Amino acid sequence: MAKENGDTYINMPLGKICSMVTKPYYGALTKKMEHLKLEKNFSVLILLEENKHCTQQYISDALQIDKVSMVKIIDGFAKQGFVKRVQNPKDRREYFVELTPKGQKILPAIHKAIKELNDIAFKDFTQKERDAFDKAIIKVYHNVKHFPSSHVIVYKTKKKT
Amino acid sequence: MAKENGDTYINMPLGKICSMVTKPYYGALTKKMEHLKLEKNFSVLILLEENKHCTQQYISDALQIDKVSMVKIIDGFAKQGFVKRVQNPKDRREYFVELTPKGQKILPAIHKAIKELNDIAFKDFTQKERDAFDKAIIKVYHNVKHFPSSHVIVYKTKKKT
DNA sequence: GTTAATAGTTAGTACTACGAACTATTAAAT
DNA sequence: ATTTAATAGTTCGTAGTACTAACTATTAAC
Repeated sequence: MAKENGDTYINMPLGKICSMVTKPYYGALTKKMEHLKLEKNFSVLILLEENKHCTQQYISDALQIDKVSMVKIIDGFAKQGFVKRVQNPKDRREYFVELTPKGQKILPAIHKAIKELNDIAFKDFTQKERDAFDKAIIKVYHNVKHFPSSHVIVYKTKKKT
Repeated sequence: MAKENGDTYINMPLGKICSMVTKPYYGALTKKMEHLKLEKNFSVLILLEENKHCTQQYISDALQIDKVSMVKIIDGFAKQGFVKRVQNPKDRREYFVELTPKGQKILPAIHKAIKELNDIAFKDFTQKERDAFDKAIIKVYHNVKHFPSSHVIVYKTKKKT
């Protein structure tokens, strides 16, 4: 139990924690990136930067966005010229989503915006506190990542009737 | 810098932290509450439990949900019989949103579901670690809460043309 | 007493989540 | 080897939410 600004609290539920921090952060990040004229899902671009040969399925799994939505997200980035789809010759069902030169060019600006906000968000943290925080988050993540979700992406094949 | 499951990372950005934890948690929470046949915004009910005489505007501000969306959210709960609107006689523009007996009755089940998930999410935390985590979150919250957001709820009055 | 601001509302647009079903392709079963 | 099942990506349709603009009723400000 601790006190903060007159509010007494007994260990906050995770949902409250998430909503407290997520909304202002994403709002600010979106605003900060307005001038880049990016779709909201810039995390896709970051994933593409980190991993070569991402299929849409892989991106969907990694970012926990269902693959139906992912089609339109990739369409949007492709339309803007940030990514292109390249069919995998070894498995022609798959399309690798790759950054175009224009896509690669915009990434530093994305990282800059993220860094600036993070520097503010954690401005009064010592490195030790920051590391402890990350460690705690990782622990929580491992505890929750296998939760049975109502948003599990299940693909079922059905025959024509 | 720390290591986890072979992944090396240097202090995660807040956005990654949020999305890592938020999605599985909310997915599980929604599933856990399926049988209650609740709308997704059960946080509204919790807020109503904690605060008497909540106006819709107050709820919108507190939960960072715009007031236009709030109309439908309250409509939904009212339709289900969990809340009712009561006009403030001292300012007839305002409507207090109040829990009905049915609404009050369902809250223990909501708290139970939240507690069960939180117990799992923080299962390997000592009380000291848990308190430190909350403290860190509060600090981050204070750092980000006044971010200029692209989602600021601005109400503009305009004259008829 | 007119003007401005506020609480709540409706209409309309845009984005996302999701289920179902479809095509093309590859893997598995027998 | 041929049938069957599974997978990657897609389209369609539905639902929820975010947001802008504009509106009514009411109250506050000048």
